[in-house]
Amino acid sequence: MPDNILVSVAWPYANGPFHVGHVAGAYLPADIFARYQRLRGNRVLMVSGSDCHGTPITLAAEKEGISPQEVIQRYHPSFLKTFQTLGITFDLFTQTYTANHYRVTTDMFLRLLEHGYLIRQTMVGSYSESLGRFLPDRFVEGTCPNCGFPRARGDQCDNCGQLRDPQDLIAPRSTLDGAPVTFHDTEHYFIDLAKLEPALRAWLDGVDRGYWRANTLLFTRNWLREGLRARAITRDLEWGVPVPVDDPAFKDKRIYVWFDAVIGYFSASIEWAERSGAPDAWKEWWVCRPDGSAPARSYYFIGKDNIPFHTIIWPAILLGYGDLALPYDVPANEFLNLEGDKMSTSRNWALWAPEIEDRYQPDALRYYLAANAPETRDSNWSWADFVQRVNSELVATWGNLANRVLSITHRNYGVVPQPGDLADADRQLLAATGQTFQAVTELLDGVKLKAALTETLALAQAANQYLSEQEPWKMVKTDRARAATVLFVALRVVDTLKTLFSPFLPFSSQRLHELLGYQGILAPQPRIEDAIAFDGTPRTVLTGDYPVDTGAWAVSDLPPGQALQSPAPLFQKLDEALVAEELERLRAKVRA
RNA sequence: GCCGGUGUAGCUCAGUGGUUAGAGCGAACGACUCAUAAUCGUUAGGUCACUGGUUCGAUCCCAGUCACCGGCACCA
Repeated sequence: MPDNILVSVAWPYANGPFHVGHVAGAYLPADIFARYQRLRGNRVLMVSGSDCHGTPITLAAEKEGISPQEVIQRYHPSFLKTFQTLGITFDLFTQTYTANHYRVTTDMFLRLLEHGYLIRQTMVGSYSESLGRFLPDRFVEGTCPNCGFPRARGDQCDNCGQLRDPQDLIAPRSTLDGAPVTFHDTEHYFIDLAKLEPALRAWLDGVDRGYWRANTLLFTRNWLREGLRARAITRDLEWGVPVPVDDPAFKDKRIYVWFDAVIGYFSASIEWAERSGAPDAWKEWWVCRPDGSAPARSYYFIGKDNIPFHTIIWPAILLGYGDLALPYDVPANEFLNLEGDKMSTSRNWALWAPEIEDRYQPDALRYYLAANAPETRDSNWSWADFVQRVNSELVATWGNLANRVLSITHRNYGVVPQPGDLADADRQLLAATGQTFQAVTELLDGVKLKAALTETLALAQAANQYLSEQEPWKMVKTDRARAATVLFVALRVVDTLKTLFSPFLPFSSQRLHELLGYQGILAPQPRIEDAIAFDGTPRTVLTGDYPVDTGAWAVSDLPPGQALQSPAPLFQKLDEALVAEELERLRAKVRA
């Protein structure tokens, strides 16, 4: 009986391209997990989309003198390109600027209102006289009343560290244009988190969450320990989902971005179902059974900056709505640094995906990002390390193993050779293969992707060892039957390794699948399709058919006699000179 | 300032209250030559940030110090 698995991935702001940290922290881990689950025969729904609302989008639009829609149209396609190039297999990567999302968000809002979880409160907003609109506190600065620091931010003084409200600042002004800021009362809807807190605690404490990552759990508990307060979910903005109440006071307000963005997981699932011609199919991942149990396990792949939104606020929204499945796991990742320093968009210290995705093999990028993923703590992208690991691990240990075994076998036999009786060494390697397969399966189930990759590579090393000891290239001349047995064993291990590597390295695994004489798809790839945006204009989405082959995740049973294709290397070795070139490229961007 | 995290071999990272703390890469030496000069073996290399405490025993638990990082709620 296959399980239903929901793979939810953080919604990126459509105000700039991806950098490698986004890929390593969310999209690649999610794809590896989704590919593995599909191979196991489970029914996977993997969704995300571009976050089209929020201040960053509005600001980017104003800065360039274009509309928010044009900002989205600039970056959304770049996300799709990156996913297609790197082979990220979304069932649907859509956007929040769609009629469906507006409808679902409206429905969520009204249902929470009806259930009594939304309340109206008046707050003081920072208002820019020059722009004629309200500003987020972080766009307000002024002189600190405590230490006299002239550039204290609205929420905290960077000089003396004191926390405060923007109203306390002397001569408050907008960081956008330096114009004066005044303060006005403004009424908003708040989600009553205090009212939802008991249900939230019951959910969190109801089962042993020991399988959650320690950091996620700790973070969530600390947030909860402080107690929850109502949180505003509307804003004085003109860009976003309208507040669905019949009240002129809310005509110029919108639902705030963090509320509608998390709803995207749900709305995208509904959009996927409609697109695939089975409009109710989303229910199999979302609607709880009559006994209250979840119909699917849902995993949320996000960065650590997003933890409270996925372990507290989104669950609270779901609880307030009722009858929908809460997160099963939130495998949050830490951050990826670049050459030892934190990536920074403003300093242009970042490795942008569009700048490298076409210059390296996708599996080389996937390998390094997976092997070096920030699973338990911040990790680091270094070009020297990238070249070294790709060359020694991916090319030399794994690629060369596959190539050497295929080369000897193809030249001497042409097909998978018929084995004779197995020797101890043969049985030992095959036993180790079974053990590794089991271990990797358990690690992937627990979303321990790095450890799974390490285990897999260790099996490739064991296979290289076996070949060194058995020396089949000598035996083909002296004992052809024994050489056939050794190569048969080696091929089965390579075939198993192909399966174990395929969630991580889909392109080369598919190729190897064919070299080994199989037909069909082991590692499917996504495609781009047309769709319609909220305003009726054309847009694109990423989707795909990822047919489930229930026998695919298994130790090899490669049959003797299967014809092998003429082998060729799977991976390109990298020239060490490119380390200096890439470093120079990075430095040039910072100077510019 | 408050809360929290991290600090382990040259590099990137695992890990544990208990005999000699691990892996990969890098380094040195050797073997092999089927394979993209790839592979295999051997060796070298660490007061597990620092100080103190608990304990028969601490890299691991506790306290403090230093360094770096994150959160602190209209920032997602």
